[in-house]
Amino acid sequence: MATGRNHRPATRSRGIPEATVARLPLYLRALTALSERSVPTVSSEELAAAAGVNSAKLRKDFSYLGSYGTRGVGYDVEYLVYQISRELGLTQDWPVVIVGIGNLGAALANYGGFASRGFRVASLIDADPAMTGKVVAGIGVEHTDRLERIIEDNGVSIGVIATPAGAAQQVCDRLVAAGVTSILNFAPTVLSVPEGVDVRKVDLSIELQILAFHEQRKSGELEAGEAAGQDTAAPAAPPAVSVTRRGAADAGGEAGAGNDSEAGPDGDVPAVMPA
Amino acid sequence: MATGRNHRPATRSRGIPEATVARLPLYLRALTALSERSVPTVSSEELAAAAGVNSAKLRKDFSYLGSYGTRGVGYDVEYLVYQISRELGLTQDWPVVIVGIGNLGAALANYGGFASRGFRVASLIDADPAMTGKVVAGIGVEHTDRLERIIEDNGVSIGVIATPAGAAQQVCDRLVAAGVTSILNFAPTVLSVPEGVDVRKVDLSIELQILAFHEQRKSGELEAGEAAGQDTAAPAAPPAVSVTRRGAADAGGEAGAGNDSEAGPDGDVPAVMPA
DNA sequence: CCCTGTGAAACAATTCACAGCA
DNA sequence: TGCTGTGAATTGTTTCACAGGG
Repeated sequence: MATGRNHRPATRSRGIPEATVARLPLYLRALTALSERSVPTVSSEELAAAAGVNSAKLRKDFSYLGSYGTRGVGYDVEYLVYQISRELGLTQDWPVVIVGIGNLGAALANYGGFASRGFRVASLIDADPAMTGKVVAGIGVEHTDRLERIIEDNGVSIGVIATPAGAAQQVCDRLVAAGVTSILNFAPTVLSVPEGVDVRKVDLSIELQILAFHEQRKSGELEAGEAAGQDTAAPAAPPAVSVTRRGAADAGGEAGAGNDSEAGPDGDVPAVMPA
Repeated sequence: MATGRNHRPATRSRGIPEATVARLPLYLRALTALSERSVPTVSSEELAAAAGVNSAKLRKDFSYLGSYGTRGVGYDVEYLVYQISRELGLTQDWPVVIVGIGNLGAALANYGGFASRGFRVASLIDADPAMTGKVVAGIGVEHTDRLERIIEDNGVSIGVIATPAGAAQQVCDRLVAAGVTSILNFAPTVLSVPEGVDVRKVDLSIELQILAFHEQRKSGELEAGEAAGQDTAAPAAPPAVSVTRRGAADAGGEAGAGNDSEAGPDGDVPAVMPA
């Protein structure tokens, strides 16, 4: 999606798969908990269980970082915490700005996980003059007019967009122009950014829709099988909308790990059917 | 999630890849926007651009649903909206409960995307007696004591957890026991659920950490390292494989799961060395 | 022609299974 | 002996490229 093709051939042992990167924070959280309980070492099996993945995957993931374990023993908790933190770039301070201090923006500002681990909310920005000056999560909200100044003065490279969908692209453009190169977007819209800028999206409604998809299958297990062979035409699909909800029932289902998130509906739509 | 073995019978045409399912909401959003502008048909190229994916992927995705397009023309917007909605199970009503009405829970309750598209907030639940009776997003908050009753009375099968990490598993257990089979978890913790229950996680801090990882590389490339084309450190990981990074880049997205739990800033990790 | 639908190729992630070191 | 680290096999996803209908 966003980012195009940065990164040159370089790469050495630095070929960490994206899927692995996405799991490192998980391992880190589990390790942090162990660290707090002063557990000195942990096996791939134990750590995997705590992180909710299987051990083979965890070992493979760690193998991309290097050989940080000890055969026959396991991994040194403190050491791993440090290595993963470093790999994720959490040993340095990342000032972030949150734009759009509505319900969600305020929730984000108050979110403990944001403050911990290297991220520091440098500023809260909102376009509503009525918000300016209000204090949220101990930080005074500033007006959008000062966005560029704030980004530059604080050396912010990560921005969080929690505005309504309609304002997101515009805010995004300003953030990028001011120097932000990584954006976490909560607005239900697709942002277009220049090459070199990373965008990650989190969309609440998409996750629900994915759940609904699986949920629907669980209940609708009585469905008749389609005819064998590939049925080509399925033009006039009868709107079978009267599925009755029931509880229980199990149908193998296990959510995979997370997935892409994004988008979100705005208005509502009529389920019209064309001829 | 100890035992993973999930796998559906892989019915005839019902073998929609998970990656495709995760994109359907995206297409739906784009289509909805087109529908509102009364655009009658759209080509895979246009729709793909609007959804932020490439056209080949979109066509492949749609091919799993059936042949809903017209060669030489494109797709009928209204028809596709209907088909995707149906596939996602959005043509039926999904009552959901949100547990944990703090900042985030309130934000979710107010989130428009929730209400639209088949999801209806049946109830807001919080453990704090002080919250009981308060009205959030037009809905009165109810006490946790009534959780089971609410689930059953409303036939709720989807629950959203927005409680602190410490309460999440307990809430999850009660939801499941009461009949909920799909959970959207915002708490930074790994939930364990019985087979047949789907869990999707959204973790704000994980996304930031992934961004930090990429961000770190961007700056690192310009400054150090690149000069010699080599990277630093790399403990003892023998390269072995010289990954030749081609153009691509960007992270697809894959979200992880909960993360971060603690509050106390454990200060910066000390570089403890094992060995 | 234009644009969909789809086999086949390329690529990525996961899982298996076991060699080998502490 | 126990557990890591990793090739190899497997499974899943994306991209290519083109056949074929409108």
